[in-house]
Amino acid sequence: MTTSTVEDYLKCIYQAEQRSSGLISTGQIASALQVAPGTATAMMKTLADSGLITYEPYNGVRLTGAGSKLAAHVLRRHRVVELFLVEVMGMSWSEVHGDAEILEHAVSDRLLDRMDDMLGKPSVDPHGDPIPSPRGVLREKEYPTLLTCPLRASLRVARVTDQSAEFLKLLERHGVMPGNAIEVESREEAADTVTVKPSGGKAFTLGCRAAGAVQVEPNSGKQA
Amino acid sequence: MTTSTVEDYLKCIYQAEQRSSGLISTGQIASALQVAPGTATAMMKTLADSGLITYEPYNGVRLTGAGSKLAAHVLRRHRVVELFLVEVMGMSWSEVHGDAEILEHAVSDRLLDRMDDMLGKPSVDPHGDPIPSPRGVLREKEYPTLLTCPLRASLRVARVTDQSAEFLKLLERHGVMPGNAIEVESREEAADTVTVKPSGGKAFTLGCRAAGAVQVEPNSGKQA
DNA sequence: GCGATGATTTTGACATGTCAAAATCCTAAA
DNA sequence: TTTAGGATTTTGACATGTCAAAATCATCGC
Repeated sequence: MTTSTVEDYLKCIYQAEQRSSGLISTGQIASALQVAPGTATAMMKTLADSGLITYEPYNGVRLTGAGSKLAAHVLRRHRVVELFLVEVMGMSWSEVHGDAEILEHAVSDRLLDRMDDMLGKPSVDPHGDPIPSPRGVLREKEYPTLLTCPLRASLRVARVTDQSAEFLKLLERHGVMPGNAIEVESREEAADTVTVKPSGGKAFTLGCRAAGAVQVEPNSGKQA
Repeated sequence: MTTSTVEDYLKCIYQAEQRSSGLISTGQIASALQVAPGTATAMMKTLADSGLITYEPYNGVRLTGAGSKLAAHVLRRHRVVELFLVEVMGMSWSEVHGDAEILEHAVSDRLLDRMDDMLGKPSVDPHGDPIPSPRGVLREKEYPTLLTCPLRASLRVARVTDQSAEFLKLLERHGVMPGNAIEVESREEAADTVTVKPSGGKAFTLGCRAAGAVQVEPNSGKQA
């Protein structure tokens, strides 16, 4: 039986593998999950014994096929649930992450299928994060961020890669959400800021760390 | 922190207290939750230490105010979730119990409130079980069952007190669900059976144990 | 009043997941 | 090549929740 703790570790490793290639270190996992280093090491042995990861002591960890599939399913549950909470339950995208973090371990396959149907088999969640397919395949697209995109061009927000409720609320107030049109007015290297103008809204300024969490694509005119 | 195991024990004691008055025995709790007797005893000490029950060794257990309130909240979550799964998610009343058993420990207050609103602050779940109020008050009504109600009278199904999926599916096939009209055609003491005629359906026969799980009220003509 | 019987509690053990701190390993710099 | 420093693993401990089996209790029937 796969416990919800195991699911959390797998999801964490899976997402680390998306970002970087090669082995994932136990220290990385420990700090991501906020547990002591030794705790992560112990769990790596457990996961390796279950055939969910390959573990090279002192080197790091990699998901096996089985582990990867399981992790993708957890991530799928998380993201479908988030979208459900926003679209069907009318919750704000800034407050659904915590709920989804719990529900991703509690939702049955049957229920997940119903949600997926009601949502029309969606491919991205409210933050623009792609939803793994039922078979466990995840297709990540590469987008420029507010730090790397062209200035004064018409853009569409594609994805926001920071789940902090306060940050999301701020973006929401300014209308910076996936699908919406914006443009970057200016970047001030010295001040470490980027100034963004939402279409039909007032320009505002973000620090570079925050700006790096907003991914955009050229506004081709399609999409609402 | 109240774990989901603790919630299960509290809910179990709460429901036992609804049925019988006086102390609830640890043996009763153990068999209801399918754990060894010693396990239940150990948990009773834990609950007593947390001030959720009063525990008289060898005699039994009773919920304190705090315990009762917590248990009512768990039951409320369970029943609101069940209704949500049927009304919003379109699941069958015969298959929601298992999902609700898990989700009752995973749903946040915020999410529960949203469900409650979407459902119009309902007072009973799909099986006719009353839903505790947000403040933790439960109002149980007494109904006759198919074993005790008048013969050949127009009745309305009020409540079904057996969560077995197979049983519920059978009732559903015959249209015996809360709100629907039925009458009892006959009782055969010798054969241990009751024959029921759903309005607009074919008569069928239940054993007395099953019939005792169907509660009815006189059909006053109101309700669909 | 005294057992026998059935329920309850105790005991010792195990599985999971966690931590702090000690021991070990790896690597990069001198 | 050697070693210092940072990361990783090991160790011993704890908290929860569980079981089987032994010990204990309570009460009913004689």
